[in-house]
Amino acid sequence: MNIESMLNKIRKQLHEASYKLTPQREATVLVLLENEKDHLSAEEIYMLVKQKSPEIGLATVYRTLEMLTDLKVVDKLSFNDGLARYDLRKEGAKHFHHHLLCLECGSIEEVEEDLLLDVEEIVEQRYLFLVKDHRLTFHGVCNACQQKLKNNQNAQ
Amino acid sequence: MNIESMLNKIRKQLHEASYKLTPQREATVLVLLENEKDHLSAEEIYMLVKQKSPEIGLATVYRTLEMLTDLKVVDKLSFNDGLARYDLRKEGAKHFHHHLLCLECGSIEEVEEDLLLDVEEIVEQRYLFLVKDHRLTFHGVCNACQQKLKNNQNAQ
DNA sequence: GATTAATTTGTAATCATTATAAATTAATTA
DNA sequence: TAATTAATTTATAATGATTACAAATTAATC
Repeated sequence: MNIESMLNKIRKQLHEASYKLTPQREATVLVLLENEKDHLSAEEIYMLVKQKSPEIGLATVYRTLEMLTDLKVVDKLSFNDGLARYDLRKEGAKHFHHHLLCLECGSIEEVEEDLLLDVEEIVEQRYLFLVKDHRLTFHGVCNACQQKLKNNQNAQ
Repeated sequence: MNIESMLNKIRKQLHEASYKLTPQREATVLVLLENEKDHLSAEEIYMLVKQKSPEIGLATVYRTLEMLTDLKVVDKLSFNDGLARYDLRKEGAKHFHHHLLCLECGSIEEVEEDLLLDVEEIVEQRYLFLVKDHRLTFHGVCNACQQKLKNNQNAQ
């Protein structure tokens, strides 16, 4: 799906939720759609939008991200580093993607496939909890860092 | 396992990591062990410790929690509400427990059993990522809120 | 095009957390 | 047991992310 049609779809969502379609909001959404990187902070997104629309304010970016979170266009993530990050929810995805957080280098890799369908069923049945969504992050060592660590061991 | 023996075990861990065993640290650990509630914030823990040891400072509680996180005595959690929460890691548990976060009432229930052993294996094999730990939170509607919602519907 | 309520801007305020400097103290050693 | 020393604590200031505010602007509607 191309960017223009995704933008149109989000425009429609805004309209249906009776949000106004302002240039600032469009610019922010466009940055999110065009940027291939995920889990950017509000500040980082602000910087990117500012390149195209220098007059935009940081508070507007925060408000827009909050609105997009409500609309489930983006997912707001909190790791343990004290600032929120935002991921564009993938086309048609019911859930967030999962994350692989490397404890060595801090990199964050994404897992697109939903690995939790069975687990959700267990939770619903065993805990009588109606699951709407989930967040799953694995903490560990990414492949690159595993190699590095191995090389360091050999070098000693 | 009783509180005294758990406290002793933690004392030993502190000693082995060459942390000093101060009354403030003991008091904080004791509050965590005695309190049946989990996912308390630093501020809440501070209030509880202050009842027993009124002279303790907030910064000390923060530092102690950081130390206990490093020692994996507690797990630091970040939901999307802008303040960290701390869970005592259960005796012998390799992993965190999972959380069920109710979108209606905000309650947080715990799931002790590890539901992700298979999933971890998939991640290790398919993504060549060495899994050390994980964090899993389900977002949805708890049983109590499901009942309430149902009653409200009937009432209308 | 006029109206109106929503939105934006820049900035101040807030809140959680961390840093600092001086005073205290746990652990070690004589 | 007392002296030593580096770690720790305290109160408070500083920081950084996020939110609130008031005045100015503007998108959507009629």
